[in-house]
Amino acid sequence: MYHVLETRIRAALTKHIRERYSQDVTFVTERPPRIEMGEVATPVCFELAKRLKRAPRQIAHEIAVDLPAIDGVARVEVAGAGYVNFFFSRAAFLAAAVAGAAAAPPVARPDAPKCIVEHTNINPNKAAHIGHLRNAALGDTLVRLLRRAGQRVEIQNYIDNTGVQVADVVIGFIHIAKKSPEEVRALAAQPKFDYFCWDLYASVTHFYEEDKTRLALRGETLKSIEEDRGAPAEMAAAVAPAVVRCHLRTMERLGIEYDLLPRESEILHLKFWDAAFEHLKQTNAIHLATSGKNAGCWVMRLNDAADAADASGEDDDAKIIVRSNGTVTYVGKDIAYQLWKFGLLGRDFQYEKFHTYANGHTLWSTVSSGGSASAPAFGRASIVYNVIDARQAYLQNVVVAGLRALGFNEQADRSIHFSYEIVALTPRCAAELGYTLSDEEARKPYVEVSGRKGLGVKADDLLDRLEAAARAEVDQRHPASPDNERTAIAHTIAIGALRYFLLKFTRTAIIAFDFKDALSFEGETGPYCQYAVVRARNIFRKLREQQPDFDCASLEKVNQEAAERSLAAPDGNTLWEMVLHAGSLGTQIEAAVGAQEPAFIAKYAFQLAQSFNLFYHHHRVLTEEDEAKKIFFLQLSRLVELQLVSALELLGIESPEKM
RNA sequence: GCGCCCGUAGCUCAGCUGGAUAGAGCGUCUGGCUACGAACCAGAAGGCCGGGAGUUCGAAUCUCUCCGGGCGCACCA
Repeated sequence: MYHVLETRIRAALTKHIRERYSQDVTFVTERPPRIEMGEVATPVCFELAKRLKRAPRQIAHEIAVDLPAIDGVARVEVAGAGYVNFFFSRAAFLAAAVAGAAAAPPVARPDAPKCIVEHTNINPNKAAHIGHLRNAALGDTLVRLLRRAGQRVEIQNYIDNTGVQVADVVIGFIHIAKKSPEEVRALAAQPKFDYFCWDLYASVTHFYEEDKTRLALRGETLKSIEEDRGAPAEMAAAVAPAVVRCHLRTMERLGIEYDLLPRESEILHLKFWDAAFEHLKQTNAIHLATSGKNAGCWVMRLNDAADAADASGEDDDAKIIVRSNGTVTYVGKDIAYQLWKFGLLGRDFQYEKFHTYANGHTLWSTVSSGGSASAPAFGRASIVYNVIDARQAYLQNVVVAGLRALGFNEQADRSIHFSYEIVALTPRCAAELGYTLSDEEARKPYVEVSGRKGLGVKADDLLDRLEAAARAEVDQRHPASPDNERTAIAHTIAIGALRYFLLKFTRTAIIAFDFKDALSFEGETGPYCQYAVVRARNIFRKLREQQPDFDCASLEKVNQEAAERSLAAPDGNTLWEMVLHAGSLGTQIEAAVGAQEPAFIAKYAFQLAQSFNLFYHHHRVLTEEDEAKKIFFLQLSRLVELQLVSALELLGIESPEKM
């Protein structure tokens, strides 16, 4: 609602300034620092003052007087040295906000342009850890935001089932655990197989450290996995899908689902790279280096080619795409894959069903042959978001440069690296996990999570601890509730705490993980927000006990006179701030999508919850004797409840009925 | 060496398309429960917004520079 009025004001002001002063100015509108100063303000007169060589306050005064009436705006005032402040019609705003909250959110048309969001992307050789959780929570929230903004979204979780990480754990099975393919298959059927692999993977690191010559095993193993032959390939085929299923279960606990698992093995078998290689050669996007350190490699220039072209083999800024032995690098494959996402490769996967979620939603996987005829049309997106941590920025830039070199500038512009900083451990947390820090590590502010070293907080362990902690709280508060109900509430709270914790930081902040903060249910946390919803819902539950025929739909019509009276300044300012905030979710979503920053929504939810808690503390709704006022309070409670539930939903956080 | 990110209260972080008196949570201290449940609320203490210069009517926000920290720049993925 807020952005509707803001837009209206900007349009009216632009028109007025053009007609009255013959000036075309671009200006900002902002929230004044205090509510008594109105809801929208603009410093545009400072700019006009310069151009017209007149005092800003004088111009502001003229505008305040002469500006034609704007629907929804009660009055316009001059403030400070020349600000123009707009005051909303409070009751009208409330009425619009209540109507807006009750309306269903927009749904994307089936023919709308499609976005692909790729996230999670965990190597299928070990259990998921907190770093992966940040990726998945951000990716999933981005999906929810885009969908709310009316976009059609396809969710992909890329599976590198043929890479060195899988090869390493296969080496662990053969040379450390001494298992046969049959034994590995049996183990893979066990529920905590990802945990088994976690430990095994860490011991493979020691295995290499003990004897560096053992690294030779990696090349052979990798080759047989890629070519799909022998015991290593058989084991990889058992390990990778089993670990993927573990990851899917973990993510399902968090309410995260996917549409497609594109797999590295199909990219290899269907020779995606060969198709991309032809494109790249034909367009001269890459060339064969004949001399210098890169002799024999196909390389791509990253800088503007002008000065590099004259060089006699000195391609310092070139990125190797094909090695001198003829094999393609990771970036090369990634260029091919990115082309496929946009439908530019000229090749496609086949697909088969991989999993069906509890809600009936199907997750598909790529296959190289014998795919299902009923598979949806994957890929061919108009925008691609790759949720990948900030350390891979350079490689993501190379991929985009590859698209550009091929002449796909539009697609390059629509290739978005949704970048975020890593989750690290505080030294205290690492110690708590039984890890002994080196002197160098002890001096640092945090320690990087490392699957290779087996250092990290496993996602399921953290979830278990959160659920146990939440369960203890629920047991204390609701000892009479049935066991399964308490478990369900504890789960909802645990997920709320975890997702909020991962999303409240902006993407550029490194999260220094600490159990104390992550396990907190107080202050700026998910449960705090959930609790505000529960409080609002308790009011309505109690009310229904008194009036069984009460229906929330009856609150959708606002009595504007009564509302205006209650919201009138100065007494109503605090209430009005809550209403204003509740009616600003649309603005927040716009900002969050524009900046690609889910943390904005987390902040919004917390502030709205805070504002409601304050209201709740100051006003007894059900015992209010003035009937009109009571209805007004109920309307406020309902409005906040709906908006808060809606905001939390964007964060993937459910709002329980009680807690 | 080049590139990117970060430096704001004791701690963890918001605020950065320039704007009015710099915010929140945690922690510390002091208060508030007969329940629309305190997973809450109120109050107090705590800041040369890393340093310096510049642009501007106006800078935490933009530019430059220096300092401090992190990451990236492989014929690894």
